[in-house]
Amino acid sequence: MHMRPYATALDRLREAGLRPTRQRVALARLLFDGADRHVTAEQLHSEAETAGVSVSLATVYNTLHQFTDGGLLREVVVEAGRSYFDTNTGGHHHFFDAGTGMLTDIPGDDIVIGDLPAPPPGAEIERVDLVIRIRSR
Amino acid sequence: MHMRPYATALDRLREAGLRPTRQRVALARLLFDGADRHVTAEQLHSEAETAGVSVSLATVYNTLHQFTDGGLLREVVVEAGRSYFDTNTGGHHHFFDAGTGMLTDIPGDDIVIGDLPAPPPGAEIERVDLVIRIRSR
DNA sequence: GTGTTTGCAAAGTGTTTGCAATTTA
DNA sequence: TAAATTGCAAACACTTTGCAAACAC
Repeated sequence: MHMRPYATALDRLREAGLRPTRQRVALARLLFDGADRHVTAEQLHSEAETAGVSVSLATVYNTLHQFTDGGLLREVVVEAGRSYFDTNTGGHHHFFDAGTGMLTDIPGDDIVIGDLPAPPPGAEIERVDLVIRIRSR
Repeated sequence: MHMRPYATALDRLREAGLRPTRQRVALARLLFDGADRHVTAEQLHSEAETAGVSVSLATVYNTLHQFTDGGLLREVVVEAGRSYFDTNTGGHHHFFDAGTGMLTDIPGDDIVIGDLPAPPPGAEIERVDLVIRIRSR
């Protein structure tokens, strides 16, 4: 079954109100064609290079943030000094293996979280991140 | 009621198997005398300066990691590019306000988390971090 | 004394920024 | 052609490291 990757990538960019430049389209394809994934800027940059797409690292960073601001990606912080970007923007959780740096999705309804405590006065809850830190032997 | 801060700081160092040097004792007092707290290396460094204790930033970093390795502190990752250290090493959760950088404890039993999914084969669960991201208006 | 710890300055890592050149609509 | 985007290189924030001097036992 064909996924119509070209249309998908373009649709995503339109969704976020971003001009479909060569670089953005290429990165969007790498990110959104296929299963959900987690990438760091460095990873995506070298993937692009490997795929024969010339993009500067600065543009990869800019693009990842634009995609995040546009709701196409979600930034996941699990390690100080490194940002992961997740193509799954729905409510879900993560396994994180600090040894391998590998991040794995856990569907939102696989973990039941009870009532949340009220946030401090004047604050509203933006989102809840649950990370299960694992170690492989 | 007196807290015997001197003994406490020294006890903690012994607990972690660390020599009670001037710097370590001073930092331990700043960290452990009083209520639980969250600090960054920079924060603790400037607190030490203010308290008239001369410690280099490198030593603050080293000490925070030694304390963490010794089980006296717990490292909390909520923001890429910055590490927080928590004097509360028991099971609990956090509110995090990205606007102010403020981290607040939530007692462990204030949130009920249902059964955890099994970790990937060959991996074991090390700990579970739940962060409620809030935004103040 | 002997091994540990400290502090400095330098190096490192991941990320952001300023700005001229290029591209898009 | 007017506005948005890119890429480079420099700047950044935070953290770690190498090593000689100072310290603890």
